[in-house]
Amino acid sequence: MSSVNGDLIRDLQARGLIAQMTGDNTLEAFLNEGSRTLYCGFDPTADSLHIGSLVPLLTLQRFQRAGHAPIALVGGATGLIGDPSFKAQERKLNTPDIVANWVEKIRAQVSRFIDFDCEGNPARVVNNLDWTAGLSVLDFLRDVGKHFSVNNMINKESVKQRIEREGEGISFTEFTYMLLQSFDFAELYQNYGCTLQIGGSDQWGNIVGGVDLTRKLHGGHVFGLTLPLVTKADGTKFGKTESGTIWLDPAKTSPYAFYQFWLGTADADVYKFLRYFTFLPVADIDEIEEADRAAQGRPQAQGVLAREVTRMLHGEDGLAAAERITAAMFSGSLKNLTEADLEQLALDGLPCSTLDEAQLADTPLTTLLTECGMAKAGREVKDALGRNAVLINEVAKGAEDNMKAAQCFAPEQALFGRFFVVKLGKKKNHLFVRA
RNA sequence: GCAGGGGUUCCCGAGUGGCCAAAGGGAUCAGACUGUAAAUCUGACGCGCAAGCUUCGGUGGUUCGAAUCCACCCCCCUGCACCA
Repeated sequence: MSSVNGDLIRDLQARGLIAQMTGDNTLEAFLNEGSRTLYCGFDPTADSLHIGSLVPLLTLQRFQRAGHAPIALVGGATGLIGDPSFKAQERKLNTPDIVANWVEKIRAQVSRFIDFDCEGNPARVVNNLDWTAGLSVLDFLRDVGKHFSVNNMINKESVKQRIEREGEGISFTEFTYMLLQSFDFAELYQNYGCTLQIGGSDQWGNIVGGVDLTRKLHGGHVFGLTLPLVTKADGTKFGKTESGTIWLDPAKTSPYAFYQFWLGTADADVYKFLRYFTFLPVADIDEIEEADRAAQGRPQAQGVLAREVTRMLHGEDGLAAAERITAAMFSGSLKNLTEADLEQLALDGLPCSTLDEAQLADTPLTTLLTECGMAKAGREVKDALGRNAVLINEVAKGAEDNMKAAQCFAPEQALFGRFFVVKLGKKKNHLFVRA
């Protein structure tokens, strides 16, 4: 089994995807010797993963493409405890049935990124609850806990702020998280010959714990590799927008919203993100960057990024839907849309509502546009109205129209007798359909 | 349990009897400029179209008037003690 691609580590390095490695650079040689088994854990802290998990998921895939066998671990056990790493506050515990429900959703999500039928190095999904649920406290304390030094643990950077910071503390429960995760690695080593754990750079402490424990428990020499935390040049948090977190679940973040998120990437970040989030060869990305630099005006990189990532997560159909809406909303005029086009937009994921004509007379636009989710408060709509930033079928509405919803949405103004495309500001679009 | 320090609008953080819907910063929204970018500038930023309504851990009280004073309670943090 030596059909591995020896350029993997170098490619990861070129993409800036390696934050830290254990083993003084012996990992590369270790990987080149043959197909290895590696794992990455995903804790169920919500009913879906978000784009923060995309880098590790894609990295698992990169390893598989290079001939190694990935294991995606879903943290049915660790999710019950809560990882304190670099968290400012203790987390509230979720009930076991909620976590169990999330586990199943996340299991399905991670499964889409790895190939279970891959000849020679098939992927697997495991749940750490399977080997911890039946473990007795005494056994755990004796067999695992004994190998950990509290002196060592409290010096970990990942829990330092919780221990030192005034006004916060850390419970024994969260403090123990590292032992559980370390035990996972030792178990996977024992049962699947897993010799590498990858994770975000915030996982370094936990990963090293697992490397040590595996050696102490089984005498195994295993490795750890961490991926960089995704940051933005302007310092704001990656993965959040006005409407909240960008989820991987299309029911929570539509392919259109997902596509738009990537399209809005700042120039200062976009080439880095191309390296992180796509499988495009680094050389190709460099070419795009050079071409953009040479050209005046709008770069092509954001478009490439949005297409690549959306296609990867939501498939050709999801991408096509996202592009259809984008084309309709951001270029050309609405006049070019056919009735079938408008019907398709709603199916494609353009936010859509039904108009209740009976209530239009005494419903202010502020209420109408807030309730449909375009704005968080009437104030935003009012502000937009005051600046002529609300367009209904391309007609600007002003503050004086606020109480004239019935006129704004008059049947004779509708496209094909029933559609209204409302724009609030430059980027928010919503389709209203007469009942 | 004792002592000390805290709980303010999304976050940080001012405010210690009226001028407070509550400084300042961040985040966020809209406008201008642009490239659905960044930077910059402008406006908004508890809720409400409005009249107005509801906030400063909770409940009562003092007062013409309280985020600010008093009482009790809840929660968090830091020490100490108890359990040994």
